[in-house]
Amino acid sequence: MVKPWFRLICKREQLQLLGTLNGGQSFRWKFIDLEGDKKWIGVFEKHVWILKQNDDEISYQVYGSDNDEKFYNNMLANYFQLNLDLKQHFAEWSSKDPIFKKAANQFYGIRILNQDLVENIFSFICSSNNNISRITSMVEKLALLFGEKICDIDGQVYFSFPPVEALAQDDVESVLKKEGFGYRAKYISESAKLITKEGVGRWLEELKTLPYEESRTKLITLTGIGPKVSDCICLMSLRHLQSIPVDTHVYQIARKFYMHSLPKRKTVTTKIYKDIGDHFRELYGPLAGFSFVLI
DNA sequence: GACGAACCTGGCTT
DNA sequence: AAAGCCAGGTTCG
Repeated sequence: MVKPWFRLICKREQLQLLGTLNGGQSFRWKFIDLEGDKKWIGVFEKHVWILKQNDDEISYQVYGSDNDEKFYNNMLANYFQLNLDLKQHFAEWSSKDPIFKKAANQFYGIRILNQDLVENIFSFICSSNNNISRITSMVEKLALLFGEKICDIDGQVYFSFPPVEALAQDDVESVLKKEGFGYRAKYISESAKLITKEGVGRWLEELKTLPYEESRTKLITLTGIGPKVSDCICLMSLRHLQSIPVDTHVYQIARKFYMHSLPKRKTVTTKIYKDIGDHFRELYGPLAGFSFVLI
């Protein structure tokens, strides 16, 4: 059955799909360019989305349920956090920071996505000390092995991200080991089991109500989640926009352009981690994490 | 409590 | 060709 095309009014300067979907925030989007017909295909919230963009709007198709344009527009606006006026904040941060200003002139419309909490917990467990292409294939495998089929488009089957309960089954670790997940197989299995033991709904709902520092600490109780992964989840799934995930890249930039006295280390220590986060929170304010996409 | 080393895997570099 | 290096860090000692 052919799905209708819907439209979401949205200026390109407020949202640029390339930078937002291809920046390593989500691992579930693919860019397709068939003879100039450019589109993005991805999965979120148990739906498959096909997105196209021009200067004034996003046109899209949705697979997975039947609903009206208004309903889906809300889902998209929520996913992209379109309530936040990016242009206004970019102007503010540019006035405070000439380095940001320079970057903002070159890049625009890059936003922090508001992603599914469970998907991000397990996707970012996969991300540590790993490369984007393998992370992507691991997330796809999790969906394929333990998720549910959403639909079939042009011979390609799409799966939703599995619920915690599915990842807490007894054979998950051995299955993932066999699938090449390495030591992260155990992290995924153990984390899913811990959440399940405490009650999936209860654990997740409590996490959503906690303030930033406390939700950060609660996430770190899971195996395979440390400071950086925890901040990714806080920023991208719990809307704690003051959270600054300090990866090696951010550390290099911070040391080179912002904090020249930062010691040179192979890995980021706890103190360095905190100092960098505090520096940018001081510089950009409570939405500092949102500026992080350009750092 | 603060470091540094070890860590699965696969792709890319010597 | 085989070894070495590295990638959105975390865990372990």
